[in-house]
Amino acid sequence: MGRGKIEIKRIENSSNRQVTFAKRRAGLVKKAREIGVLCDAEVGVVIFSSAGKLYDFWTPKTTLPRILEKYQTNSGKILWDEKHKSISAEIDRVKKENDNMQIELRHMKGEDVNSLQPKELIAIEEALTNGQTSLRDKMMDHWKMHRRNEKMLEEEHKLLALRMHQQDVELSSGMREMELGYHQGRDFTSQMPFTFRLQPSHPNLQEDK
Amino acid sequence: MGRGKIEIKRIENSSNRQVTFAKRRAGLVKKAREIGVLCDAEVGVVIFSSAGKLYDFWTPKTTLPRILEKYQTNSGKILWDEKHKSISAEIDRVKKENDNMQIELRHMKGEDVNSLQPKELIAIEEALTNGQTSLRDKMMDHWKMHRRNEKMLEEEHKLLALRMHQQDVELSSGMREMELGYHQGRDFTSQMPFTFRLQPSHPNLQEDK
DNA sequence: AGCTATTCATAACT
DNA sequence: TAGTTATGAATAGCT
Repeated sequence: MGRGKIEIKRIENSSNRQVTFAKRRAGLVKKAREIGVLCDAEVGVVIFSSAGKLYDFWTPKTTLPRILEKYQTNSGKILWDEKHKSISAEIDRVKKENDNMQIELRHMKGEDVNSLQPKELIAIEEALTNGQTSLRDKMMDHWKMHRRNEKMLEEEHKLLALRMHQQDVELSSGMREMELGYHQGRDFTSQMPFTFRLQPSHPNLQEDK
Repeated sequence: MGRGKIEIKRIENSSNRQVTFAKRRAGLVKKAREIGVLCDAEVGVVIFSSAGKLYDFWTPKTTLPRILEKYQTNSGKILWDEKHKSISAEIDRVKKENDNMQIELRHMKGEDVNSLQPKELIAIEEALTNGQTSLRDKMMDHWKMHRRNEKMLEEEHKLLALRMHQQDVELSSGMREMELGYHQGRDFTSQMPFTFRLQPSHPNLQEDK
């Protein structure tokens, strides 16, 4: 049906092929639509061009999932069931793992232990003891570090207090010199660094606010 | 394209409709095959008759799952993904649960505790202690029951021994009467219940074999 | 992208 | 239900 008969084999001329694809694709979809209307059928057409582009047609009211559903029940074909199977298997595996851990966890918390045999009880008890040992070690580490930090802070504080005292002494002697008339009229204290005025600056050393 | 032009609307005459369906279906599939060959395309046609019967065509080498795969990646359409979304969500949820339990379990076994804060350490330690308490209670139950069973067995054994002794005494006196000529020639011991022959019958009381 | 000569698909008929 | 054919539709090659 054209200016000449053609053999049904791959069109080698690429642009010819592309034109023919577009024309015949339109024709195919039109035919699909027509048989759907005329014969009250559900029709789906899926076409991938050689370039991989997708074109499809579905009779109205026909969603692809619906077609697939029908397809699956009508044909014995496997379809995506395979995938479904593997994912189901995985969920089962994970759930089982989950259950086992839950049981172990409950046992370690001393729950549901009525059904356990003495041997099992002993094993769990041992695990608990081991865990406790590790934890207590770790807690001891924390404690030691805390003590060390505390000590260091204390030392630092002492050192600071000492320094302040020394500064105090030096300043006092300086002041005394001032009072003896070395300078006249200027308020020296306002030029002092704030820290040296011997006000408690550490938050913990302030009573309130 | 026939003896007369037709309107594209449902053919009311049922047998006409069926004939047209068969003819056009064949035509559609032929066209699909042709475009597949001519244009090097992948084509799929799915047709359900109004009676629900399935007819389909796929270009060679094209399996439905493969088409679906392509369909899914090419079109943004949801497809069976909807169904899988829920199951995927579940698997994620379960896996997460799994991870959490695994962490908790490891912590209770004293593993991976370096990153824990003292507060957390204390909580876990407490859980371990609680578990231990429950377990030791349970072990104590077992122990008590075991002791009780042992005691009962012992009592039973004593009672049995006593009875045997009594039987022994009675039999001895009976035998003595026999020896005095009361009966003649029959081996009385072979008629005795086996237990009364004062052989150790309890497995634990036998030295070997 | 449009045109048209030609082939093809098929509606009505047998 | 299957085959025939007149006719409209689809489209190959051309512009």
